[in-house]
Amino acid sequence: MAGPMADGDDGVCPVRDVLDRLGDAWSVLVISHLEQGPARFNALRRAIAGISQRMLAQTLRKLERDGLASRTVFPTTPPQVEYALTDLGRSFSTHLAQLAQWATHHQPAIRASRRAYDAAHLDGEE
Amino acid sequence: MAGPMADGDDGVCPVRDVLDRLGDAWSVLVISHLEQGPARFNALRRAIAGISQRMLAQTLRKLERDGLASRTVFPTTPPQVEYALTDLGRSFSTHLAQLAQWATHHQPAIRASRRAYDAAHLDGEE
DNA sequence: CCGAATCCCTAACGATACTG
DNA sequence: CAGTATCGTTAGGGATTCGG
Repeated sequence: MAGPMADGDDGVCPVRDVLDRLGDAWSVLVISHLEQGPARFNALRRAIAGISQRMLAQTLRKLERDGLASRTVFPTTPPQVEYALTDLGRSFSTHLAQLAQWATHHQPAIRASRRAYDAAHLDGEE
Repeated sequence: MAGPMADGDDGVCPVRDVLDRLGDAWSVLVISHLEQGPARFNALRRAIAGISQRMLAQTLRKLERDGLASRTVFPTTPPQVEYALTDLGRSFSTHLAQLAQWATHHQPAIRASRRAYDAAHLDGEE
């Protein structure tokens, strides 16, 4: 088990569910791309450099299950599957944008703190 | 490699650094507890049920390195070490609280979506 | 084209024991 | 009291292959 309140994947703690999506890099990237409009599976695959089909499928399923993204199948040949953000997903991405702004704004402070910390901890190393 | 922009732990992507702290359950819990005031190592250990000393030490080091928490050593016997949130840490916890509120507010929708999804996907199982 | 199933390997975590 | 070091286990993710 990964944490103190983990229980399968369902939320014993509702906050953790949301935070886990933020902590998942692929989920964030998929949401970011869907923010620009609906997209098909392989379009997302090409757009998100480095993602494996396994992770993309898995991520999309999680987003769909949580109601953040929708999955629409067009019964054509070959089959087309289109993914899009739901209203909930767009609400979520709003907060994601706020966090991105905060992160960008405070990045200098964080990087400075890391340099200071790393510099102060060269006692026993190398 | 864990993601498309992973490069050790230092931020190639500043957003990911912040998101990773949110995704880390222990970091969130430690910050939540420090929000109520400074605390010593073993006090945090007792307060956060289920955390191991290894994870607590590791989490505190990451928070300190990123400038979210401060570490103050009192040269007494036995030694006292007090941890507290910095201004940056308090700013961070503000956003954490907002996310918690969002999560709580939308929890019913998420849980409903999950039930619907799970119900629709009993095709081949059990 | 969309996705699931398998294999394998790494990194994360808990438990334990030890140091200042 | 406040940590670090080592060990064993396990879950997550990439590569590949097969099905609808």
